[in-house]
Amino acid sequence: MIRPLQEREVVGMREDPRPGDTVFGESRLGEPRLADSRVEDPRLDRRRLEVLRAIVQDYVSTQEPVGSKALVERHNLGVSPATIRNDMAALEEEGYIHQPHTSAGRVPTDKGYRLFVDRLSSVKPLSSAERSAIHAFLGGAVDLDDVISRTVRLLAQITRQVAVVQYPSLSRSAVRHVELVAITPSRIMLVLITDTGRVEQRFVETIPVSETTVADLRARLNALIVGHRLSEVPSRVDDFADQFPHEDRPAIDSLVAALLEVIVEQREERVVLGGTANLTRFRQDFPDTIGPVLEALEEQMVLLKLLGESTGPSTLTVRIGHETGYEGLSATSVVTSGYGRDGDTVAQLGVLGPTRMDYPGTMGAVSAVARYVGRILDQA
Amino acid sequence: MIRPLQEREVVGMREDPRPGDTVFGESRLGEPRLADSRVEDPRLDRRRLEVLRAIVQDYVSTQEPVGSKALVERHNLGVSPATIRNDMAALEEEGYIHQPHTSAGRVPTDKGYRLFVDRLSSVKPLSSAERSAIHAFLGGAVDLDDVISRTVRLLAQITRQVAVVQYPSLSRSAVRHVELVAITPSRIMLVLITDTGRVEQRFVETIPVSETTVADLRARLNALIVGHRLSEVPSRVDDFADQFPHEDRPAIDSLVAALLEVIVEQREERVVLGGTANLTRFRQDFPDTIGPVLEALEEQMVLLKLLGESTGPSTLTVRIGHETGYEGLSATSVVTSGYGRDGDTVAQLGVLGPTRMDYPGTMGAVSAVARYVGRILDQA
DNA sequence: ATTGGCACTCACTCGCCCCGAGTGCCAGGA
DNA sequence: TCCTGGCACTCGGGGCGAGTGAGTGCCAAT
Repeated sequence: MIRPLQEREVVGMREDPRPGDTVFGESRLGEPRLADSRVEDPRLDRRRLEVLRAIVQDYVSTQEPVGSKALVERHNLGVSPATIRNDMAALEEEGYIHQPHTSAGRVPTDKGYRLFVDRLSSVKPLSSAERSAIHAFLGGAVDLDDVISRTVRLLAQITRQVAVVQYPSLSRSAVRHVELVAITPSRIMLVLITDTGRVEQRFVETIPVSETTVADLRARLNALIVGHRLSEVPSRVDDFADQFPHEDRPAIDSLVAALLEVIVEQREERVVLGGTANLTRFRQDFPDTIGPVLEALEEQMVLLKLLGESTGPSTLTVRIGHETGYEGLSATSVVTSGYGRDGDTVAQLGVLGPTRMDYPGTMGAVSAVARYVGRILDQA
Repeated sequence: MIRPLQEREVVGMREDPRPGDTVFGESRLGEPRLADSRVEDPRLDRRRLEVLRAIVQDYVSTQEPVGSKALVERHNLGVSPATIRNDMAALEEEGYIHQPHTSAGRVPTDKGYRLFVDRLSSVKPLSSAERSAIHAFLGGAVDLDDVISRTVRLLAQITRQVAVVQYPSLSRSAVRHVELVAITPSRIMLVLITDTGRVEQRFVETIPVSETTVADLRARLNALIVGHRLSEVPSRVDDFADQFPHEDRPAIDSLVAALLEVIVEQREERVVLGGTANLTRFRQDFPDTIGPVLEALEEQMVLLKLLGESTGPSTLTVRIGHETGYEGLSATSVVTSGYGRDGDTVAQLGVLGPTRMDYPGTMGAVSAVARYVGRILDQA
């Protein structure tokens, strides 16, 4: 997913432009000039990419459109501003950068950021001080709720952006224990404990059942499903009631129904937010977008979509601007990573910020935090 | 707390200005002119208050400083603008209103809002449509978490402001049931269920104990504390271990310790937020304050302080601007109410918005929601 | 006590000009 | 073929000044 810039890759890419590849793609159709030039001098492409990288870096740090003169001053590119201007014109024609208005500097487009992330940057590792701070802070957590709430605060603080952490998904966890407690003869409390530390509980009203029946049920139910994935539970308990005498059936049916309900509960996909105050640091840049962004953040569904499909643990995903798929988030990017125990992804966490963010740093932080959270879960 | 404007009250207040009373107070010290004039014609005060009320109402709806001419046009005060100007000058001298700059209209001060809330307005009851919507929405909740999350969304939607709801306090709840479950001989799960519907759980590592001991413990523990306030639990379990044979003491001690820990757990004071996106509706007015406000909202401690000490259920509390006690919230007001079951306050809920808010409407909404939530808890 | 009249204040808007950063193009040189 | 210096052009933004109008405070009259 993340490849540092390497000469070999650039060359290879040039020689083998696969259709559909967004990187330096599309030139097949419309820009013969550039296509030709690339064949003739590899250095030209190199420099052009270097210019794009410089533009992204400068824009991210200054937050102002960057011009050709400033660029040669800040980076030793070894050519004159005029040359850079030519490169910029080409980059603009290909859609990687954009001019807010004539006589202004250039700003990267979503496509430009995409290229930057894919090819022109690498994940920046955290300093050892930061790593040990993460370790110390997360290590103090006492239970799952605490791990999650600490994580979200930590991410928000490190990246100074909005942090989003998803609770370990029930469906991807396994059953550690099921407990049945008869509060009264006709009121049973069902407690489900997963190997990711989640504890879900629910009351069940039934016809009265005896203590011994409850004990029997508890033993058989545990024997049946402990150690199995929650996703397998429905099929395993399918004919569970058949083992019991007829008069207990209604009670068992409602118990099983409650169990299944807990498992598919929509609340299973809980998401925790933190650092929304960081949004205001950007209001100078896009003052009109903070409203839509806050609205999107209040929608659990949107957040879940942003966190996206689970990928492998510690696989970083970056969604830039329109790639998020939401109108209101066209000026924001989302960096996410799966996290989990035993190399198994149980949920996602990530960070949301302006498209003009420090991608290498943010990616480094998200990836490091995801790794540590996974480690913490392993210990539990 | 909330008194509608009544002639009798105004007259009584005039005749008996208690020291320390903020309403129309302070004039004892510095404004003999006004003090005298009040004695001479009660109608004067009446109109002056009417002017203040009109200013607050107009300012809340237009969000712009209101001038004397506009005031006589929109309200039939029966006098000329010049007269109103005199009243305004007096009100300003007493600190109830304020002029952003010369040749601008007047804006209420915090003190002005305070007087408005205390004497010039009454809680506006919700429409029956709104009431039935609340009923339907809250009635669909399945458990405590759901009640809380629905409540916060509901409040945010009705008032179009930021909603804050506190979980029922553990210390003010009573024990409904304690369950001990031996997951393994040396690992016991402790589950505490309160009459407010909260379920707290915790694992305890002990020396191995037998099933029968656990059952015995469970029975005695329940007998000892069920029905009692959590705040009484510590003293009640103080010498609990004495009843048991010596070899079980270590296990019982760790169990009791875990129980106490659950009760005093700082997490007991959980607060849920909603509707932060509504903050952006005011950014035209105080664009610089939204940052500090978001920061304050992220601080659990600040929120808890804002929700404040418990008062009786359905007793409304209004904190205006600086009264919140936080620098960053000097332009916001907080309207809160206790809620609970059986007329017993178990927690607070409320709304946070700009000082220039619709107090009667907001107070009506908060009070209605608090009442309904209490009713829902009663049913559980 | 209230009112109409009057002079005064001052934020805000608009048009104007100027400045300078930044561009695109072109012709000459390596 | 690519790079470079030069040059004309564009245009956003800041600064300035006049005009406008809402709103005020004061005063003399009722």
